Amino acid sequence: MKKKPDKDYLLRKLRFLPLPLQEVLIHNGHLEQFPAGATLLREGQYVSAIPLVLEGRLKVYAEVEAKRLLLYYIRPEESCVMSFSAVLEDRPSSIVAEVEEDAVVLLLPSGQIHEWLRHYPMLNQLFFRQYQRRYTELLQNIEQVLFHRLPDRLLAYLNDRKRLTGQPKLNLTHRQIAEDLGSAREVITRTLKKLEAEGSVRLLEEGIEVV
Amino acid sequence: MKKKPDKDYLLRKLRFLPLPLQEVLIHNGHLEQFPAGATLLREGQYVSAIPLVLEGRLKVYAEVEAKRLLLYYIRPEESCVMSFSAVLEDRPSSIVAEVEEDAVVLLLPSGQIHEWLRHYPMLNQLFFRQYQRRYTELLQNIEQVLFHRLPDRLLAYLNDRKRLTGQPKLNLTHRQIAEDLGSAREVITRTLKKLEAEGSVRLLEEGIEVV
DNA sequence: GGATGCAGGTGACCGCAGTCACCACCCCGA
DNA sequence: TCGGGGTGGTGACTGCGGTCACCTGCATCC
Repeated sequence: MKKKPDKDYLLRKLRFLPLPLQEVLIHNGHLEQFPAGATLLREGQYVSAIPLVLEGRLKVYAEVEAKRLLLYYIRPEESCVMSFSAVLEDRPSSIVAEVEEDAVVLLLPSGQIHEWLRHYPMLNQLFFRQYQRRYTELLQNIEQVLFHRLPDRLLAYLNDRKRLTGQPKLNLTHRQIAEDLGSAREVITRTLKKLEAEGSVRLLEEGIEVV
Repeated sequence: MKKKPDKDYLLRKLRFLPLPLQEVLIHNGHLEQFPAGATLLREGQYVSAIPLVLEGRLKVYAEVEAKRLLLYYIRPEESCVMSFSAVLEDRPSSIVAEVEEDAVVLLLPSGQIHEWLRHYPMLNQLFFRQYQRRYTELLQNIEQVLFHRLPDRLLAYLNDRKRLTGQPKLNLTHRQIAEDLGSAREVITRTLKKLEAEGSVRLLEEGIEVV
């Protein structure tokens, strides 16, 4: 991970966009790095720039009365629809965005977004796609919460993590899992044990393994 | 409500859009009426046209294993983002759209949408706004489900209905409410009684009154 | 008339999961 | 070396709400 906002680097990372749009974003965007654990956006904050993730991974939460619920992850070539809509509607953010894996982010100044949207259909498409994806993710989430019991939800979550990190053994504390699922630590411990007894997971010292 | 696709009628109803876009939509759209109770879109169905509601009200559900959850309402000048994304992604619908109040709908053929999106920024904005609204609605919904007890959710639902219909006395069966909230009829009966005892609602013969 | 169906109403039961209290363990720093 | 912080683990309790069974009342239709 290089520090300098190298143009070649940016061109490489933005390959998925048409050339003229690449140029505009590189010219006007602001490249920044964030270490794991950093908070990009807090609840109630006004959004001055829309993040486009180039490397690493962000985690987006809804926060209600000190309780959290994991909404989605932002991976490279993706952006944050909540920031986007906060800009379009000129309203403060209602969510929290945290860095989960050291991230390189291109910050797009919110003032110019409207103009770009008019000129570059691809940018429209990008955000439509993002919205669509987030919406269906959220939908699946709510279906899980409403119609499925915790063991199912937990298993689905673990499978997601496995896909996301690419590692078979998940290094997560029970507390972390509980926070992501909006549950409690003891409950996760108990449910994990139950899943292990059923043979769906293995609880090793190196981490949790989904069978 | 007139039957003929009268151009004056359409122009009046589409006033909220810029003139050239109005013309295009009127030329290519297909005006249709649906009676209350009709189903516009079923789960798993492919979407051939995106509905733009001119009158009445649609109700959109997610359906999972015979259980339902109310997602949102579509009112005049609004559209259905789930149809929209089904078109963009060329995937079948995962939701159900029903007519709740006799509706007049302008059906926009999905094939031409892409082209229109390129030419009319206003159409982009329309759908972005829709996405944004639906997303935050869904978010509030999931927060309700996760972090609030049924009495709160029920009360929020009743207040929504009151705002939506404009009538102080709600004509809903307990079964309907239960379906919308993904709960059971007896539970709704019980909870309504509880709310009445607390003085938050009044259960009259003419309907439910939120205090 | 009886049959059927839908509305609301109610008591009993019970399972899931959230909460509390309290373990033991381990690592680290003072 | 002793504490303090973080882990995971467990038993007991509790309440919410989903389910079942069964009731009444009312409208409709043979």
